[in-house]
Amino acid sequence: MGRHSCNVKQKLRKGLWSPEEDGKLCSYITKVGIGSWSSVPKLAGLQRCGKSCRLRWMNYLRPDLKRGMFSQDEEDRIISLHEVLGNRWAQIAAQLPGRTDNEIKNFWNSSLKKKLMKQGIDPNPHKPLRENQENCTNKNSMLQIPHLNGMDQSFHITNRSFNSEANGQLTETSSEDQFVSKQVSDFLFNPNEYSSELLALYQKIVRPYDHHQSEFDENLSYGFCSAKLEQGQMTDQTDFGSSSTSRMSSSSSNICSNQNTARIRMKGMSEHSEDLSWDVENKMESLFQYPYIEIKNEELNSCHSSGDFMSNYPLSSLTEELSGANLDDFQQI
DNA sequence: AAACATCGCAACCGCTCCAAC
DNA sequence: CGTTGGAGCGGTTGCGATGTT
Repeated sequence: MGRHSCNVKQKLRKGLWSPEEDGKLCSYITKVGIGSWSSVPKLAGLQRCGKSCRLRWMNYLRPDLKRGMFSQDEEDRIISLHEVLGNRWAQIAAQLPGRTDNEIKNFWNSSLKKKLMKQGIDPNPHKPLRENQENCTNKNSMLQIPHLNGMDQSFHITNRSFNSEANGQLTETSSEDQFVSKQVSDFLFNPNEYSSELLALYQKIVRPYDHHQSEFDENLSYGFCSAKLEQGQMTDQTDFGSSSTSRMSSSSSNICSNQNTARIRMKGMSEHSEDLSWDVENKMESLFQYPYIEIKNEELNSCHSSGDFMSNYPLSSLTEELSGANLDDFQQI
């Protein structure tokens, strides 16, 4: 919908703008003002698409643009805004008069990111690198627990899958009937509305792990995952891990940077093992506006586990599965 | 001095959102 | 209510400038 590329139309110029073109665009906007960008090229006598004109004006020709190096103050503001907003460059630019989103994005990618890395700070979660690496590599075994909002919930622990029914009972399902035609990601986008459900799920599944933490391999962590599934096939999957220390521990730095892939690293996999990857929904980033996982985990630390899950599925068997898990276990999911 | 590598920035591409129809 | 098209956004690419070997 609404997808149209400038290059679809013929005889349109691309590439760098000439001074003549700049002059035409400038004088047109100055005279007429900003209206419909799609009609600008024709009215201004330019062989460009409206989109290109808009970009040129916004990023280069606008009279209120600030030029030159970023000041220390601007740099600090970008860093702190990025910590809160992530890669929402337009929103960041709105806080920095005279700077464009493109300019800030370029500055971030070419300079600030490296600067932070040099200071030992991971530019995406804005956390010390060492701490982040611990989350990413040491606590590297993840359970994946797709959450289904509806009568049934099902989740997956390595190569086993379970149903959590409305009455709270957990039953193991065969691998054949797992993940059938459900959309499960909506709760991610409305976390406040689903907090009680999520809490319940954690109490059933995650809390038992916390409770017996001392019996676990310290490197063991659990992950939490939601997936959108359609027609019996996973079409989209998103994960965000949580560790025993209640920090987000997604092994993926990508997820923090809002890129379209997330990666998991399994316990026992070497540093150089091939990573699994899958697409994540862009909308996931909205979730990270909330310190949701962290808060909920802290709450959970003071909760009592139900024990039902534990009696049905002894930890020993689960840890066995986890420690023996291999890449194939995840590829089945 | 030439070849190659790296960097930084401008521009493009593909997508989502949303209003108009 | 579905479709269309414009606006805007973020990720990516291409290319000139600069640095290195």
